[in-house]
Amino acid sequence: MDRRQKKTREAIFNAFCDLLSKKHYNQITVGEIIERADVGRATFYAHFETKDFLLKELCEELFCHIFDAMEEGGERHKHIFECNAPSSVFLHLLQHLQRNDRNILHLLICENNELFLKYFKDNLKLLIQKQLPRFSEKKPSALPDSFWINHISATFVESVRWWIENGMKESPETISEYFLLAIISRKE
Amino acid sequence: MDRRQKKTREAIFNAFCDLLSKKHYNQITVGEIIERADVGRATFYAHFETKDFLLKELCEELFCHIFDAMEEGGERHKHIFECNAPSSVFLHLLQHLQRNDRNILHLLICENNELFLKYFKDNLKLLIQKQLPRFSEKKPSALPDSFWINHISATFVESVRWWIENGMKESPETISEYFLLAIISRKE
DNA sequence: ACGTTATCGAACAATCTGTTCACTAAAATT
DNA sequence: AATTTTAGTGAACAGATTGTTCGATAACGT
Repeated sequence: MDRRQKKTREAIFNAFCDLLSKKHYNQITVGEIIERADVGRATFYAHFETKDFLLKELCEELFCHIFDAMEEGGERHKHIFECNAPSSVFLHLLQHLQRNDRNILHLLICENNELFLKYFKDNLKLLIQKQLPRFSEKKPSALPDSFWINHISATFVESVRWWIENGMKESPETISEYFLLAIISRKE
Repeated sequence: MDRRQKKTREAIFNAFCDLLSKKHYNQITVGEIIERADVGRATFYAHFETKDFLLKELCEELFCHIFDAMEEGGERHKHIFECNAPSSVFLHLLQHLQRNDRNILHLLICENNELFLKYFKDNLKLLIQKQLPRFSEKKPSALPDSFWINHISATFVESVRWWIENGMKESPETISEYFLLAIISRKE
């Protein structure tokens, strides 16, 4: 890819992220983005059909990056439901988030986190689906697969949302434990 | 409230709902709303500061209506975790939804259901918080209260979302059972 | 050095927003 | 029934936003 393209694409992404951390998506204009990115109007539209597409591509870059890195690691990860395994997939994800690659935290902490958490959840569902057998063991038999998958990924995303909204004071290990407790273990 | 005010307010809500069932919130203009509601431009802005406020007030009307009706019934409802009780609060909620008061299903089925489910979840959290002692019994002791409340309400909303997205073929009783299975019981 | 390609910048029509105002119709008050 | 108060109308308005166009310029890859 042309070096210029990469640069403007980055500039636009950065400007967009900055703005997203300050105001709501609906209130951000293309004019603001290009001004902050210091990029011509025509250039913006040469890269992104609309603001919605910009958001979509940003999310794809953010999450595909994490999830791809995850799959490379692939079978190195211990079984997801071995709660004491220090490197389950979910813990790994939480560590990724905390490490704050690409300033992803700005986006997860700001008012607009719903948008990102939605993309997050969708990617997570794909990941879980690929490893379905691993997850089926603990599934109450009356539940349909798709319900169970949705439940697991939604619970994880909600754990992350809770973590963020409470200031991310807990360690990834703690959140991972909370998540597993919510999904699996239960008082009698 | 003035009869005229009520009428235009209704007309605007109805027009807005119609549009929401057809196109995404972001793509709906005030012009379209007032045309369909057959209401003057100035009138719209006399009622709602912006389109965002219109959405907010619509959601409040929809969910406050359901949840208020719920609280009147109050102590008639059996304990939430008596899975076999035919009229737990959650089952009651599901029945409300299926009954389709005010055409709420249009809004829950369409592309924009995230918006409504968000309001739904927020109201649900308030409801659960009020009855916190009931819910604490089954909570794994390591989990913070706020995490547990968030988990329960999010799981319920996700159950509803799953129900809707799969065509609402199941009965409210079945969904209620799925929800309780996800929250409580577990294979060993 | 070459042809190709991205960006610029300015201008553009089209649309949308939110406000204003003088006028009319409906409600409430007396 | 007459009067005052309130809500709605319709049109017009400035200002902002969108998405497109085009010739000129500079950077790119080879």
